[in-house]
Amino acid sequence: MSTTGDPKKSLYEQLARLGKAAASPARLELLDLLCQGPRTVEGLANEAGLSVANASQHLRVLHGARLVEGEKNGLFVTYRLADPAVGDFFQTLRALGEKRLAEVDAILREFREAPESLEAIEKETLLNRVKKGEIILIDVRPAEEYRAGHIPFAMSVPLKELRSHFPKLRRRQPIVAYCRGPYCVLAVEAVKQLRAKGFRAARMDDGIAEWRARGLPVAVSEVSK
Amino acid sequence: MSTTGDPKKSLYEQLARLGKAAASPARLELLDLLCQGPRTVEGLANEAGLSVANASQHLRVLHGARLVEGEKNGLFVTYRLADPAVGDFFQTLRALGEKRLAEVDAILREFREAPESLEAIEKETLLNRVKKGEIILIDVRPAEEYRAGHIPFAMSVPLKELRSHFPKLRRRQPIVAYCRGPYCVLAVEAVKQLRAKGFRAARMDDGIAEWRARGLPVAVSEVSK
DNA sequence: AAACTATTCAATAGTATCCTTGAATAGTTT
DNA sequence: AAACTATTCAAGGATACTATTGAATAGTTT
Repeated sequence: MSTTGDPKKSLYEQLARLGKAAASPARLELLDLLCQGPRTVEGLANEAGLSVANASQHLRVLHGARLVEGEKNGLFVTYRLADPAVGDFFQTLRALGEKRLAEVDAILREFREAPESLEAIEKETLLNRVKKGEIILIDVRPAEEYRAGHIPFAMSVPLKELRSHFPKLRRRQPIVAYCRGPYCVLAVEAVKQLRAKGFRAARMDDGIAEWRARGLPVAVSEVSK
Repeated sequence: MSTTGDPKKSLYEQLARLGKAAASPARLELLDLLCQGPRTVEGLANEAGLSVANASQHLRVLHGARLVEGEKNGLFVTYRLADPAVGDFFQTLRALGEKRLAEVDAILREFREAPESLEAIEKETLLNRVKKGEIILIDVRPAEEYRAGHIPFAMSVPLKELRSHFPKLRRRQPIVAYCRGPYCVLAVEAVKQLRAKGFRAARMDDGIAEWRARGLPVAVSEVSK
């Protein structure tokens, strides 16, 4: 048995279980997606570009490391992070990557210096201005993710439905879009489309995970099923 | 080339480099040791119970993930953490393990409920009482680690030299011992020995890394070489 | 320069991980 | 109950990782 050996050794063995869970790009992508909110296996597989069987297998590994939990609802199994601390861990991993791996920095620049140059928004004042109605804050992720958690006062405008909202928007009113976080292209694309139509749009590169990590409030709209 | 592919994919690939580095018990132990301060390859190999070649190989992997850096001084190569953020990452990993893995919790209990039951010391008041001289705070790690960073007002009493300090100590004066952190046995052993001799000894389970993580001051005694 | 030392390199065998494929399970709908 | 669906399980070959061994490198001492 492993617990009968040197306790010090077996401790590192246990911690290595977490490291191993984080040792695969596919699993990290799944974790990132799950940081946005619960999802079914098929949903995760599609978004991460994995076969369903493969995604299921990776999820089982993550479950083995106690990082995610699955709950069977009828025909579907919905996975979610087992603990908010898992999100913190992922954030720390990402922060470390940004700080230490030049490659990550290069990839991020590729994102951020995308087509239109994207202004950074001051998060401190953002929420107040949104409250006052000076700024419209839109959440361009799929509605499902919006429901699982979003920034207060943000309205849900999934990227796919963005065009249908154009008539409602005033051209002079500043719009700020956000999505899953710094690596997500949804808000980049939304800003591009809005600007193309003459709107004053900017992107906030933080997602829900970053927002929560700052200790800022997160709203949830639970729908009775 | 990996950078020519989907940037999103390659991002997770890069982050997985960090996960892979943390996927081996041996490397985690090396990281833990390096959180205490710089060390040579041989020193690390001895303390972790690895062959020198094996330790060197693992260090090369850690270096490949930009987590540690080595500097050649004459015949020796001294490794250190590449960035304090690496320490944060390790702390987060450990915290996650404590929170999510029942096995880690069990191992920790095995440590803490060791021979003598060890009182928890209130860290808030500890430093003040040490300043006033009410408590003697001893650092029972090797002198080398003490020099690399220690709690202010602590005196260096490596476990091996503990016996030689007995005559200097008063039997009534409370002694608090600390070492590398919650998983390290040095302070446990020190307290055992002190109590066996009739001293009033307790263990603080925080080490330098935890201390620093709380934002508390750390002293360094740099010796000209 | 020769002997010695700390570290790294290179090759190897054993083991674990990864993704794919096809079948099995559990639950739903018809 | 039969057909269907989402998920998991099981087996396989390809690949990667780990620890060991012995040799090579770089620097020191004699």
